[in-house]
Amino acid sequence: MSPQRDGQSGPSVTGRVLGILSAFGPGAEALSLSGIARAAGLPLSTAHRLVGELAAWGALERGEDGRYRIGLRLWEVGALAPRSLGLRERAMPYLEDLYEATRQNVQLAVRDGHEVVYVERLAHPEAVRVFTRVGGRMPLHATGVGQVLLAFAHVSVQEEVLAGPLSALTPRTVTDPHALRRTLAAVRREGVAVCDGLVDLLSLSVAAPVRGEDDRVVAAMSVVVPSAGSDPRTIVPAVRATARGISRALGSPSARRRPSGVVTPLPSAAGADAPRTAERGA
Amino acid sequence: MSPQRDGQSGPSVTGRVLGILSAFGPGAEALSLSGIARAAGLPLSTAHRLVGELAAWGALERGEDGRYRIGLRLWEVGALAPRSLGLRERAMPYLEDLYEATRQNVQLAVRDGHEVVYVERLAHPEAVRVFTRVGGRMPLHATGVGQVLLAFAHVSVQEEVLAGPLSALTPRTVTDPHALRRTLAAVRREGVAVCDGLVDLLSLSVAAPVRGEDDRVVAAMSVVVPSAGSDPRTIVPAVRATARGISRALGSPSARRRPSGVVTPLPSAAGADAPRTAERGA
DNA sequence: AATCGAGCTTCCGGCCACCGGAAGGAGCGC
DNA sequence: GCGCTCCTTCCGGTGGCCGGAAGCTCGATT
Repeated sequence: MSPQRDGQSGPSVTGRVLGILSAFGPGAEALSLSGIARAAGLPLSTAHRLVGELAAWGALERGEDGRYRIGLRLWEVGALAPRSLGLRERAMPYLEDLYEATRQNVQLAVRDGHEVVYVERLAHPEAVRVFTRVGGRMPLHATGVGQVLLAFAHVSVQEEVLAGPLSALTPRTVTDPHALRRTLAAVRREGVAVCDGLVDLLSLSVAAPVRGEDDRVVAAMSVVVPSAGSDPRTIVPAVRATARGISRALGSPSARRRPSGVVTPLPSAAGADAPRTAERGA
Repeated sequence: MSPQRDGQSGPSVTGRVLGILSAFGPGAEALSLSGIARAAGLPLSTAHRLVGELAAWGALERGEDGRYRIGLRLWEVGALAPRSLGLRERAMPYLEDLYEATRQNVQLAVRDGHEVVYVERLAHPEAVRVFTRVGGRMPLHATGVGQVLLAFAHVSVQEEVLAGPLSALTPRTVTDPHALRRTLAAVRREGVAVCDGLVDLLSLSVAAPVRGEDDRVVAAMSVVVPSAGSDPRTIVPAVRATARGISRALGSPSARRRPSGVVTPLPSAAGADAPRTAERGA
């Protein structure tokens, strides 16, 4: 099924072109021609020709240092991905509010296979450092949003992940299948995942599911705060409310009616601009 | 409307693949196979083969309705574009603050050829409607950010734009080359562009340049507010400060010291019309 | 139910665009 | 100067691509 994440995408021209794009990645934003050829497993002259065409179109750009980077035109096309732009556009106002209230890290992510892909992230420069970045990937079982996405994913996906090896990022990462199964059940029951020290011992994340038109979970969002001195209980309601707000904006039937009375203004910013997070019925 | 979305990118396979990607665009986020073939000018069977390869890799995704959309994987690669992610990551906190303060539309854009491309946009649902969207394009002369980017672009770019036809989006769009030239000079002098009713008669935008490491203008940002009842003078300082903040975050030397008193000691207003743009030597 | 049409998928022989080795140039450090 | 890496251009052989045609799956129409 997986056609090798390598550059070895096949002998077809299309495969080679995609192999060239695959050569770029986090930590490899700029590559020399020979670097691309090496990474994609292509002869230099072949790479030269293909890269030239890509650059002429705008998929790649050549910097003053002679190295190639991903071009604006490709970014533009990529921005049309429904799971990025469509989702993002509608979720932003809500993420905004939560970010403003917490001044920490707020993230939005979707599932792709057995990994979670971060689609949006608002980070305060002085907030806890998190390792994720927009466009980045992480294993499902090891992050807050990942656990949420896994918990609400099709059973077959869950089984596949539970069967596979569960890597540990910290000593606290859940690596035992049975424990993970229980965790997932709890997430489904609570409608929220609270993860302390899974990715990084210093940070804690609270994640909740975001539902789409047909009420399926299409994304997950989370807030990451420092482990020390944070009480999850003050954050959970805010995350729940935000996730619900986004779900409603996306047309989720179950988020239609406002949760009668329980809207919970955010504890942290209780004062002046209490979040209109749960307002607005489109 | 569509200036020949091309498709005729050449007889090479790479060109055809890029032609397929070009078939997607604002207003065409989802296409059937035959729709793609039509838009890209390819025989159905050829399109079928290429699209199949793209989908297998994740550049395209096939929805339940059988139509194709841009895939998450392509978005991921696109997100590596330095003019998107690198810029965005550092600019966000500042844009955030401005958004929070104004509760209107805040935008970040870069120049590509003779157009402006919007890289980020924070929009309050109740703010003035703006026509732009993330990943969207507009002519340089007709928007606030565009005027800023044009004013600080290489002279040759300015001349090309001034020579070409200047389309009008509203009766107030500047279409006279001489008037535009004066406007650009003013923008350089003031370090900010105030545009009322250029794109849309109901909205007004205030834009300012963002500088990079070598002090060249690499982007522009703006706030869009309703024309009626807004006093630009209250907004200009905030926009200037935000743009300066972003410039500093990007390592701009001229934004190093905090604005101790006067704004910019830049010799930008040296020669009346002569931009001190050292843009791209090669 | 039969017919039609639009859209999708598969197949395969012919041909031409792609491949990539090789040669030549540009820049840099020793 | 010499060796090194990286980039660019050229060109003949051939293997991958092309695309017409046939078959398939829907859903609408008669």
